[in-house]
Amino acid sequence: MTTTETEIEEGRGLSVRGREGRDIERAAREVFGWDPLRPGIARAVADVIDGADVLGVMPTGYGKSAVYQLAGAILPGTVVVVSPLIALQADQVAGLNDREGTRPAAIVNSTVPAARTREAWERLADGSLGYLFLAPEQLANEEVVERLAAADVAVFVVDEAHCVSSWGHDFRPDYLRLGEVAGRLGGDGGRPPVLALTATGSRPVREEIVQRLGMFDARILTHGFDRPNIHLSVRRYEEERDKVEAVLDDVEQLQKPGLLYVATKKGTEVFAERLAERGMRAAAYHGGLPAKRRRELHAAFHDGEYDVVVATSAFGMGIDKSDVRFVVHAAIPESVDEYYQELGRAGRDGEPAAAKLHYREEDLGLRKFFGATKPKRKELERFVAAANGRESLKEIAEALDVTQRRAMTLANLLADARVAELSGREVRLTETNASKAADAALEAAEARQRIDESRLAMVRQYAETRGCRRQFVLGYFGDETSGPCGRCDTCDDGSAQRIAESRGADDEAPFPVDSEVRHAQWGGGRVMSVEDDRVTVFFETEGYRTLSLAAVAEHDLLERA
DNA sequence: CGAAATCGGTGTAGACCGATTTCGGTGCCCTACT
Repeated sequence: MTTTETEIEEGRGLSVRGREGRDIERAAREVFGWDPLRPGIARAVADVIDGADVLGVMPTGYGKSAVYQLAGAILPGTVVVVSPLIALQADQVAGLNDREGTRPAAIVNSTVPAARTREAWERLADGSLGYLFLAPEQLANEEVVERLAAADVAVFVVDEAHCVSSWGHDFRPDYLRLGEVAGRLGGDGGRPPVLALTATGSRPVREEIVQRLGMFDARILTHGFDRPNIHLSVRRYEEERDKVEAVLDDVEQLQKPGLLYVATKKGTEVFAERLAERGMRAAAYHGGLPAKRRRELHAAFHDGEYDVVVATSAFGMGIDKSDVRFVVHAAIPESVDEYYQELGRAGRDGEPAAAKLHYREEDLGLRKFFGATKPKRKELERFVAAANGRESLKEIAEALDVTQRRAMTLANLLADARVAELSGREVRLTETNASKAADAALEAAEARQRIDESRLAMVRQYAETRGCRRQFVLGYFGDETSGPCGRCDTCDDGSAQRIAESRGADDEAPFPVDSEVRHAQWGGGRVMSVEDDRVTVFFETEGYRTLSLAAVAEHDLLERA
C-alpha cells in the first residue's frame, strides 16, 4: 500500500487543469453555486474521478462534503456515504434534494419507514439514485451489502473516517469492517474508489484509516491544523473545589457565546445551574436527553439564545456556528485528537477566541476507566469453543448467554488478532485451537490498551508541558512549526521561549520529527516530537512512548529505519 | 481510578466517621410495550 501526501495551501498547485478541471468548476458553479472552489476540493474530486482512493484531512467548516457532492454530480452511478450520525445525514439529504439539478438523495436506517426504504433500494438498483446515506451499522446487514454490491456505486465515502481509529473497536465496531465491505463492491469491474474524510487525524490515525479501509495507492490531502486565532491555555489544580470555582469564574468573564465541556451528564446539569445562578443563559446537553430536546438545544444555541452550553462529548459533530468565542474544558478529554476537535469549535469566524483547559491529575482516572478493557481469558476460550462449528453471532451469543453486542466485541478482537474473519453478523475462525486463539486475542486487547493509555499520556503531556502548547499540538498532528507561537499561556509567561532556547542547540537532532525508527523491543515507529531532552515515538503496537535522549544515546535504543 | 452515595457502628440522641458500594460517555439497531 503506497500513499502520496499533499499539503493543501491557499493558492498553490492544487487547481485541476484542462477539460477535467473546467468540468469540475462548471459543475460546482452551475449545480451548487460554488465559485471559486476552495483549494484542494477540485483536486480531491479529480482524483476520485480518476478512480483513486483519497483521504481528505480538512478542518470542519472547510466544506469536505463538497468533494462527494461534486463527484456525484459528475460521475454516473450512486455515491454511497457512510456517516456516523443519522441527524447529520438528514441535513445533508435535505440540502441535496432542495437543490435543482442534482439527482435524488436517500437515507436508509432504522428510523426510515419501510416504504421509503423500498423506494431507495429500487432507485439504487435502477441507477437513478445520486446519493445514498447509511449508518455504518447498516453494513452489518448482509442483505444491504448485497444490494450495494449489485449496484453501480460511483464512490464509497467514509465520512468522519477517524471513527475507524479512535471510536472503533467496542463503541462502533461496524466502522472496522468498512474496508471489507468496500472490497465487495463493484463486482468484476473492480471496486469503486474509496473517499475517506476527516477533520482530525494525527499521522498514526491517518495511517490506520488507510490501512483499515484497504485504500490502495491512497492520495492524502491534508490541510494545516493550525487555528492561529485561538489562544490556548491550561490551569492546574490540586483540589476539585478550587477547579469548579475557577471554571465558573472563567466562563462568567469570557466573551460569549461559548461551550463548556464536562466529563459527566450530572456535571452538565450542576454547572448549567450554577452558571444560571450567576445570571447567564446556560443549558445542559448530553446524550441522555430526548432527541427532540437535543435538536432544540442545537438550534437555540445556533440562534444565539444561550450564552453557554454545558455539554459532554455528545455535543459536537454538526455544530455549525462560527462565532463561538470560547471552549472551556472542566476536565481533560481522552486524547489530544478529541481535545483539538472540541476546541476547534471556537473561532470559526477567524476572530479571536480562547481554548482553556482546567486540569487536575485525578481527572485522568475517569478517562482510564472509560478506556479499553480486556476480556478474561476464560471468556475468550468459551467464545472460540462456541464459534467452532457455528458462524452466526446471534447463535453464539445465545449459546454463551451473552448479549450480541458482547459477542461482536469478542469477535472483533479475534478478527483484530487475525484468528477470525468477520462478514456481516457472521464469524469464521481461522484458528480453531481455543487456547491459541485466546492468546492472540488477548495480545491484541493488550496492544489496544497500551495505545489508549499512551494517547492519554499525550494529552497529559499537553496539559503539563512548559513548552509552547501550539507547537506541541501541531507536532502531534505532524505539522511543522518554526518556533513558539506567541498565542498561548506558556508563550505569554515566557517559559515556552526559555525551553525553545535551551533546545535550540540540537539542530542536528539524531531523530528528526517524522523519521522512521526501530526499537529493539517495541519494533518500528515514527518520531512524533522532539523536546529538549526527550523524543516521543509512536510505535504500532505500543502507542506513544517518550524516551530520554540521554538514555537513547547511552544504550543505543533507537536506530533509523 | 476517583467522587458521591450508602451502609454500619457507636450507644441511645442525633449526628459523626470510616468502610463499602456504586457509578461514570460517545450512537447505532431492534423489539416489546403503550
